[in-house]
Amino acid sequence: MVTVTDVAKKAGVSTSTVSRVLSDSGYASARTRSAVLSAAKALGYVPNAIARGLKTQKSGFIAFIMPEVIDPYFFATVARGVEEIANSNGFQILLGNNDDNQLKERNYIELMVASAIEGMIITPSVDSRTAYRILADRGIPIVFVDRVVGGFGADTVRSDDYRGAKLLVDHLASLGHRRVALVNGHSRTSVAMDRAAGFKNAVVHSGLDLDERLISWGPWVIEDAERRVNELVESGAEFSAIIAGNLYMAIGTLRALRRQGLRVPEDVALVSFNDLELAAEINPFLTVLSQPIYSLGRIAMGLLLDRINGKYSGEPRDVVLSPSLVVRESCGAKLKAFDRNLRARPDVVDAK
Amino acid sequence: MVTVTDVAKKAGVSTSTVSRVLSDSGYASARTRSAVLSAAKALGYVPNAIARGLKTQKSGFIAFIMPEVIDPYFFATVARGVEEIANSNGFQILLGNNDDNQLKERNYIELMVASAIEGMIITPSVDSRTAYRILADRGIPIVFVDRVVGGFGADTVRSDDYRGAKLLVDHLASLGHRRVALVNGHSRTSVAMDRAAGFKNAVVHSGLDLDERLISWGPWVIEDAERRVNELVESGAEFSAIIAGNLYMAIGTLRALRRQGLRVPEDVALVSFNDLELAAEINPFLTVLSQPIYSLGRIAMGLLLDRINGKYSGEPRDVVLSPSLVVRESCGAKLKAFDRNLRARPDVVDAK
DNA sequence: GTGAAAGCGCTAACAT
DNA sequence: ATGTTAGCGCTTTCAC
Repeated sequence: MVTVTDVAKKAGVSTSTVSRVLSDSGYASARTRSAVLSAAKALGYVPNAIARGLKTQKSGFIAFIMPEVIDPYFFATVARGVEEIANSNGFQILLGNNDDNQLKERNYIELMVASAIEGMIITPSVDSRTAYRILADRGIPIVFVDRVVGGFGADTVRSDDYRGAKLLVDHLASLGHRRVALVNGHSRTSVAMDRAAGFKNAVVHSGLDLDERLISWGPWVIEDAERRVNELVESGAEFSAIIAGNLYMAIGTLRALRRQGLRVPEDVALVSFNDLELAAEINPFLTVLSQPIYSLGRIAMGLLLDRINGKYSGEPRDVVLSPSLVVRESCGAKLKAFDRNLRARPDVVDAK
Repeated sequence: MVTVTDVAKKAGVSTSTVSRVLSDSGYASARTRSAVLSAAKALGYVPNAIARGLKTQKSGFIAFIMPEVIDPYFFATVARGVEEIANSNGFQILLGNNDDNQLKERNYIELMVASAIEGMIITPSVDSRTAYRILADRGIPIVFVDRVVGGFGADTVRSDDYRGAKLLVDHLASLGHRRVALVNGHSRTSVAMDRAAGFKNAVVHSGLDLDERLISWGPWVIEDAERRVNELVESGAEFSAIIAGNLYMAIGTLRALRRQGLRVPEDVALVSFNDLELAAEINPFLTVLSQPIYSLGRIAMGLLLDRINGKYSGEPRDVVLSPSLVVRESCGAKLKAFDRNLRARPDVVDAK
């Protein structure tokens, strides 16, 4: 391994001069400067960031921990946003995956602390407040992405799920639906809670029927959504539209409805959270709530940077990004009125 | 920051004793052991991995660099595989993204070297052999994922693209198609080259028409595929089936065909590389070549570990995973014979 | 403008 | 079984 000492010898100067030249701090005559530079180049010298960090107490590392099990696409996109901003600010990303598992998350946090991270961006698992204390005690800033952790003051970036749920309900209401089911995520995530709240509020405000049996909770995956929708249909509950928690759950819903012999959107309208290029090609083309996923990552890293370099040190910030409705076909908005047959209320037909 | 010195003081021993106890090396009496342990706990001591690494010359870091721009899902899944194995072997992952850009890749590699990585897993960008030399010169092992780098001896994990292309062509041939188009990826990636080779071989072997004009090359993205298929149709070239390089290009193809008023699979059959749960829901349900993506990551990290801990130091290994054909609807295999109307050769209809 | 020396937090000979 | 000492590669006073 080539070290400053090697470069110093070759350039005929001291190690401190080499350091000064290479890190652009302090004075150095043009002559020594070029001597050092060419010596470094000739030797293929790469400064050891680890050793530098030990001295400067700045590792240049930030941690990014995701619960990727749910939706690789979503978190890969967030990661890219984080990466872009981190990279252009000289930070490196230590990647972790908590598998939505408290123990794994805790282990990772300790590992990251040991690696002297300067900050952490995390989509928190179910509840690990105690683990976050490890960071807080050391003054290492945290930014939560996508999910809020109650009672723990830290910056947060997320989409406006409350408003998103409202948008979806209102859209369905405007199409004449009166009984809407919500295939929701895990009841212990803030995302699912917010959506349920927005959903109920909109249902009441629009004068639709509020029926708790139409709301189901569970893992954000295809299979569970499929099972729940099958049960819903078989229970005989009446509904004419379904809101799915993400694209995967929309697919589960689609599979269940197919199995039950129900067509979308003719028999049941379907809308979903989370957009993705592929949603535009799914059969039927999905009406979705589009969220600025990439921005989620970029903004999170931005907030973290502010904290790391002391540009901001005030109260926790809660950045809430607005989703937007993308109307395609699965909601039935583009069906001609006479083609539609709303199952629960076949008489309430509105061509919008 | 709590250091070994603090722990040593509190426990009334020397720093080396603390080090011995905490890293489980060397002797220590039961009494001192517990004294050290409780002191460490009381102080909330977390060993500084950076400092340890400086001394031991083992950072515990490996780099994972992806060209995520192409297919977030694919690389997120590979990353999970890598993460799983890395984590259970005490390695941390430094994440990078080369954006398929040589310059960015080179910068990242230097950054990673500076961080004293012990190995690197990378899906190489177009061609950065010189950058890989930086690692090779330092004896840092590299594993290439998904793409081969010619003339650079390093372990590689990939799917059998040659055979995959053959599988797809043979399937289409068995359905009676004689003129098959290939919407291929970048001509400078080994993946695309292998597929073209497998494609041509299969075309010739099955006695189909070999026509270079039916093969197009370009970025692995929706828009470019769409543009190319539009051009292909407008050029008047005859073909009855298309093979797309990945799901995104399949979508681009679908869009172009729709625009040209061509139905899939009635007018043109479509099959694609890369499976994904969503492919089963795309309109029409896509026939695809499924690849073991998660294994790609796990195996890559396994190969890298062997190199890092010296378990293997022989010739470069080339692990080639077998893909499998998943027949759904877009290929037309499930259409009744009389429903089909092969565009180029409407007379050649074969119900399989 | 440049060099000598100390030290970041840790571990590993080498003593004892 | 435990402590002393040196040093990993780098930066940073502090002299000169």
